[in-house]
This record gives sequence, structure tokens and C-alpha cells, in this order.
Amino acid sequence: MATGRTHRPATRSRGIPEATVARLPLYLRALTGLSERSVPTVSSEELAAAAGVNSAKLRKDFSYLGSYGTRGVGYDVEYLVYQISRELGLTQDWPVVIVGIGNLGAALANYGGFASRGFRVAALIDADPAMAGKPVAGIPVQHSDDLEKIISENGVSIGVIATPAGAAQPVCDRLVAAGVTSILNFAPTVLSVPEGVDVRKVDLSIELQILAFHEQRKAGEDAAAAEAADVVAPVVRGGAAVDRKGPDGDMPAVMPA
Amino acid sequence: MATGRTHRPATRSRGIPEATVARLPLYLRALTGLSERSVPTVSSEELAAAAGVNSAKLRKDFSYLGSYGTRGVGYDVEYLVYQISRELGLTQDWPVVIVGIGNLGAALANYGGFASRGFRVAALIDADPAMAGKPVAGIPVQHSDDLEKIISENGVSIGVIATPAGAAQPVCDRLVAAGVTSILNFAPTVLSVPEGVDVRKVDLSIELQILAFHEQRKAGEDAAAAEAADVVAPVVRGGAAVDRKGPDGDMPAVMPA
DNA sequence: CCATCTTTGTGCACGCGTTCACAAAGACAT
DNA sequence: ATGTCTTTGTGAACGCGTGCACAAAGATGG
Repeated sequence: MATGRTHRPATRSRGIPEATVARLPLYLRALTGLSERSVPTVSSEELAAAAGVNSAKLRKDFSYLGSYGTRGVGYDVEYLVYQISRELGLTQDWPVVIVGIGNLGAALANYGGFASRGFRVAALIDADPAMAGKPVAGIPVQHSDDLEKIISENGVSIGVIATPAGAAQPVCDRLVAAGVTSILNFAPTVLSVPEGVDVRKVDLSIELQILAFHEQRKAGEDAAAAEAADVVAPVVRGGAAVDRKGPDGDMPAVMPA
Repeated sequence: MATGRTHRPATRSRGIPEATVARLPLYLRALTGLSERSVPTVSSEELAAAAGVNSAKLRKDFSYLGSYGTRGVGYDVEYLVYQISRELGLTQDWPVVIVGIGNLGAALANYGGFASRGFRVAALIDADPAMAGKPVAGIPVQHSDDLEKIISENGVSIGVIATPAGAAQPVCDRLVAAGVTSILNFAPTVLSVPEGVDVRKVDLSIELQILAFHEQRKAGEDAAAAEAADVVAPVVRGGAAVDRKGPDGDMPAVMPA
């Protein structure tokens, strides 16, 4: 994951564990799919498989929200969609600003996943005067001079930072000072924020490095194994993927997004 | 943190805890910054501040790699950069393919962070014949018919999926069958892969939903607090950020860059 | 060579998160 | 009504990750 994680240390908000909160969107997505196919109810086992998690974990997660299931039957899909949406705060409108309209910022502005769940791109902001007025994804880019005004006029509380690393902290400071209390940071920098402000980071480079670590580890093991079996058979790299195995085998390396 | 994390459950690879592996890139980035400023040594306290973590945690993390510090002095910056790079497998070249050259895929191709650390974009692949041959970020897009050939000819073991959700699983299957064993997935889907293949996911929508949850919670608390203090003072939204304080309450998450 | 001071490396305790396993609850058929 | 069968909800045990606090190690100065 994208780095996901990193933020509120261990403060369990309103009794719901942070780990559970992080999985709710996953369940919601799976449920939405079922809803579109008009499936009326679903068991914890089925839903868990669709979300790529353990069924016991799913049941415990839901138990934090309340008892929304019916024993012997399962969960009502529509009802659960509503409950989770409400719990996540998706029943209300969240205006979002994106700061830094470069390659990534523009891609984010165009990303459909934003609008799909109550998030509305209220404004695009960039420091380059040449960008001002130019429409990206149908929204005119505004100059960062007006950042404070844009935030307050639109009642924005969530900001997305897609600037170069050097500009991220200053931008973050201005966002926070203007009233933003949640930040999604794509810049490869550690942001410093006052208490009460949530920051989540997404760092492609870090994700790749983590993959590289495991990749190297696998290669090392392969080499060792190959060396041992060298006399017998040549090294086989990239064997075909046959035994498609559930995301949960023991542990799933699966992921949603 | 985007999403960061979610993947290998609890398998500690080669004795190094997964949580530690996830922080190594953070340390590496901080150290690179120090290196560029020609700082010779750094204490765990300083480096921890720069990486936004607890100093005890940092020391414990490094202890898994070996004893690379000098008591009374700290850590040698250059030496540590090398050790971490080696541990992460960044001393070798990692050819990467990006599948799905839409808005996001193109942004990723243009992203400088890729090349910066041993990752090389070996090829861009898209299913749209109209894209074939068109250069993106200086690299000609190739058609997905040639996916298997491209993977094997370039010895690619890491793939990035930036396709629409519906295409992700089929693409994933082909990548894995062709020899890819690590996947970074940007598509909003749970991928099913055979054992031995690592998948990390980055999902903007999920990150935003998690932020929305906390945002809603904060709003609720504010409302309650405001209600209580209502007679005394009006609600103040977005007070200025004065006491720059680490996100951790206890320890400062400071940052350079 | 000894004393002092700084900083690492780690033993230990604590808490969150995961998983198992089962009792309770309800649906459904007879 | 009663019994059976399915599936939830959760008590309890376990393991990983975190942070404290300190002893050991080494540098530095006299």
C-alpha cells in the first residue's frame, strides 16, 4: 500500500480500531459490486472472499459498527452499504482541493474515483502563473495566491498535495492555516503538521523499494535453491502461474485499491 | 501512506520485520538528503527527527541490519546509505513495466522518482492500438499483445498496473504467467495471485475515505464541544496553525527537504 | 591510564490486531 | 412447537510492533 499508513499513532477513534477503518472502504467496494448485481444478502464468508480478507476479521470489523447481520442468513447488502457509507462519512459532500497540477496532479484531477464517492474536486491550484485559467479535467486552474480564499469560500477540509517535494511543506502550512484538517500527500517528504491534522502519504518510490526488497529476497532464495538443485535441473525463472490461489490461502497478498 | 500497507501478513522476511522494511526507504531518503549536504555522521535522534519517527524505533530498526553505529558518535551517513541501499536491493537495476497508459500511467511514466533509485521504466504497455508507437515520457508505447515478449526479453520482475479496474486481473494474470513476481496495483480491485507473488496496492479513493472518516469524527467532536461551549464563544473553524507539533503528540515528526 | 560524557543497542513490558473456536441466535422444515 | 442447520458475534490466546529505560561501548579530555 501506498504507504498508507502513517498518521494517527494508535488512537482508536470512537472505539473503531484504525485497522478496521482502513478496511471499511474495501468492504464497501465489494458490497457496491454486489449491490449492482442486485444480490440481496451476503454471508461473511462470501464477502470476505470478495474483499480479500479473513471472514473472522470481517465479522469482528462489522461488530464494531453494531450487529447488522442476521444469524443463519448473512448481511443485507443495501443496509450494510448504507451503514458503512454513513460510518465513513460518505453520505455527505467533501469538497477537495488539489495543489500542484503537474503530471500527477492532472492525473488525479481526471481520476474518476474521486467523484464516485462523495468527493468533489472543488478547485485545482498551482503556483505557475502560466497555468492559471487553463482548464484541467474541465476545471480551471487557479493561482496559489488565492489558496486561502478558495479554501474558506468552499469550506474545504481535505487537501491533496501533488507538488514537488520542496514546495510541499509550505503548501501544507498554508492549507492548515486556512482550515484544512486532512491532507493526502503525494510529495516525497515527511510533512510536519499541528496536532489534530491528519496526514496520509502516498509514495510510489517507497512502494517500489519495498517490492524490490522482497524481490531481492526471492531471488536470493531462488539462487540458493538453484545452487542446491543445480546438478539436477536448470534454473527456471518465471514459471507459469497455475495454482491461482485464493487471496487468503494462509495469507493473502492481495489488495484492493 | 497510501495504502500503504497490506500484503505479506506476518511473514518476517529474513529476520527483518515487515514494519522495519517499510521504514527503510524513509531513512534512506533522509540520509540521502544529509549526504547531499555532506554531513558525515548523524545521531539516531537527529535522523529519527528527519524521518519523522521515534529514535528508539530507528535504532531497533537498524539493529536488525547489524551494528552499523558508533556509540558516542552516531552513524556514518555514507556507510548507512550504502547498507540500506544494499538491503533494499537498490544496488541493482530493476526494469519495470507500466501497463495501462492512461492519465495515471502517463503520470507514472513521467514521474522522476522512478528512475532516481535503480528503477528503470523498461516499457510502457497499453491495450489501445491507437496508442502503439506513440511516445510517452520519451518511451514508445507498445501494444499489450507483446506483453509476454517484452517481459521476458527485458527480464522484468516488477510490474505496475494502471489499467481500469476491469482489466486489472487479466493483466495481472498475464504478467505473472510471464514471470513477474512483484506487482504495484493502482487499479481499484483486489488482485488474486499465486503464492510467491507480492502485490502492493495504491488506492486514492480508499485513502480519501479514511481521511473522511477522521474528518467526520473531528467535526462531530467539534460540534459537541461547540455545543457545550456555545454560550461562551462561537465556533472557530480552521484556527491558524501555530504550535507546529509532530503528528505524534509525543514526538515531533519534523521534516527537511 | 582514568574519568566522564555521549550515544548506541537491547531487554522488557505493554497494547493493538489477528485468528481460532464456539456458544447464541435465528431461519426453515416438519 | 420443536428440532436441525446455518451463520453471526465474541471470548480468549497469541504474536507483532512500539516505546521505555538502562547497561555497555566507545570517544574525548585531562
